[in-house]
Amino acid sequence: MKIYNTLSKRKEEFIPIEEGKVRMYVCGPTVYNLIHIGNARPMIVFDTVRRYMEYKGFEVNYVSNFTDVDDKIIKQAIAEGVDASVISERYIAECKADMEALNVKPATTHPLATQEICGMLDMIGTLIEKGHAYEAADGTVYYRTRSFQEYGKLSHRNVDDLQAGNRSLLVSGEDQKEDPLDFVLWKPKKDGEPYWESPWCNGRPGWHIECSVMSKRYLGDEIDIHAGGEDLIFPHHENEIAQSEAANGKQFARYWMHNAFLNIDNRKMSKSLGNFFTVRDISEKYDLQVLRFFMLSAHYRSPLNFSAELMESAKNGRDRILTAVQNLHHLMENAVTLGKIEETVSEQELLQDAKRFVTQFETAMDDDCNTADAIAAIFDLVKWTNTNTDATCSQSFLMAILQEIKELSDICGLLVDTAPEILDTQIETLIEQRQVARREKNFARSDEIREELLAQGILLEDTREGVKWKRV
RNA sequence: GGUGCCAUAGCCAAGUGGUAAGGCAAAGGUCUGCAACACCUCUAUCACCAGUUCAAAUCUGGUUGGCACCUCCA
Repeated sequence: MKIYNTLSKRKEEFIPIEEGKVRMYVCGPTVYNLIHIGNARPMIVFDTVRRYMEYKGFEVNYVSNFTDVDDKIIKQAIAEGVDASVISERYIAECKADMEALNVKPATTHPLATQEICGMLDMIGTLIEKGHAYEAADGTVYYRTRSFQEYGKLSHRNVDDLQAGNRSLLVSGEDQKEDPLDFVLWKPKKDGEPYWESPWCNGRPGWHIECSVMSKRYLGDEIDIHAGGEDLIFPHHENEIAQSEAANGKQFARYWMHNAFLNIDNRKMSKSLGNFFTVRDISEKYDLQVLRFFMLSAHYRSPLNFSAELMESAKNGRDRILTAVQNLHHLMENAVTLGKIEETVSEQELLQDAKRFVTQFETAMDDDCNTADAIAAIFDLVKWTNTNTDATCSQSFLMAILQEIKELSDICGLLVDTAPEILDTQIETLIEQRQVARREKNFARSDEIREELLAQGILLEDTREGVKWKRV
């Protein structure tokens, strides 16, 4: 499997530190509001990376944090007149609900920044001891950026360029810093803010130190994959590297994966433009599986545009897979009725042929998780299925195909075999009545019933194998 | 100002040296009482210019047009 590594700017063969195991850390959201669809992109794509690795037989230790202490959380808490923890706990719960609806697997561990303060104090202490950090007069602790020789290796910048482009910082009044590039590890509390005691001052951690510490605690000094949105490359991930490698004396992460941004109507999502959507907003109109399908229809490193039109397109595309799966179920029931259970020799040959879609899928995923191509493989399989199955097929054959579609979809976290709903008897009766009307060629009555059911959200389809229905 | 990315059919989107996957939409057809589903058919020489090569969407240089980061925004 090849992975594009931001560190080397090229695709590299993935070789885990420990054979058969993957240590993966994905930067999670700051929980001050409902997550937006931009937050959902890394969750979905890296969950898919994880699922594929598990499919390949790796044991994945997947860690994704919640940043539950932050200026924005405090601001929200003050606005509502509640404790910061009330805000963070509320939105962690909401975020988990959204993740579940997106079929994002819970991480092996979801650490909270506020539960890891001890580790942060330890690491900051180590950095000071080693001369990589210093305490200012008011108790703020800064990282001495220029003390880390390789600073800039992830974002491919050199410190002098950074300084040239950062003139504004020089005049921003942070005159406690030895150097404008230095960043905060620990800062003093302000009135009304949550704080922890430390050797330097009562205060709270800077953002970057959290991830270094949580990664170290749950995955160790060296990890395989560190992932997040591309905006985190600089400064967040650059700073994590500086902290972790200076403190631990080892390479921090071997592979750095970054997803591109999600735009809305070709513009960056922002509240001021009024094009800001939460995952919850989308869930009111669509099954969030549609959002997941949509996100995976492009490569994770390409910017992806979001619009109502594209969601409709995604919905229709996904429905094509669902329809094929439903057809298989119908055909299987049919096969059982007819007593066609065991597959025939020619069916075995067909199944052999269908294996190529698995290969096609894996080839795509092996190439830096190319989900767009992988989904194309699923569509090819769907088309093959629609062409090669009919009422004469055996149950065993149909079942094997169904399993293949389900397995590939499941790697993408796409649920295509939703449990059949039980219709209430009243609706079933109407369907029966319509069939009677049709046999009597009373099409007026038959269409009337169909309209009536459609009004209730039940769409009928008359197929060769009988009447099918689905919710719209 | 610094750094980097992108430009493929109506829309979305793979492909990164050997003569353009897939999906949505549209059109025609088969099936069907009709509709829907499904199937068949049909749709691009890859922003522009120049160059390298037997061969380029794919490499090099340039032009134009988008975008991102450099401000604790995924």
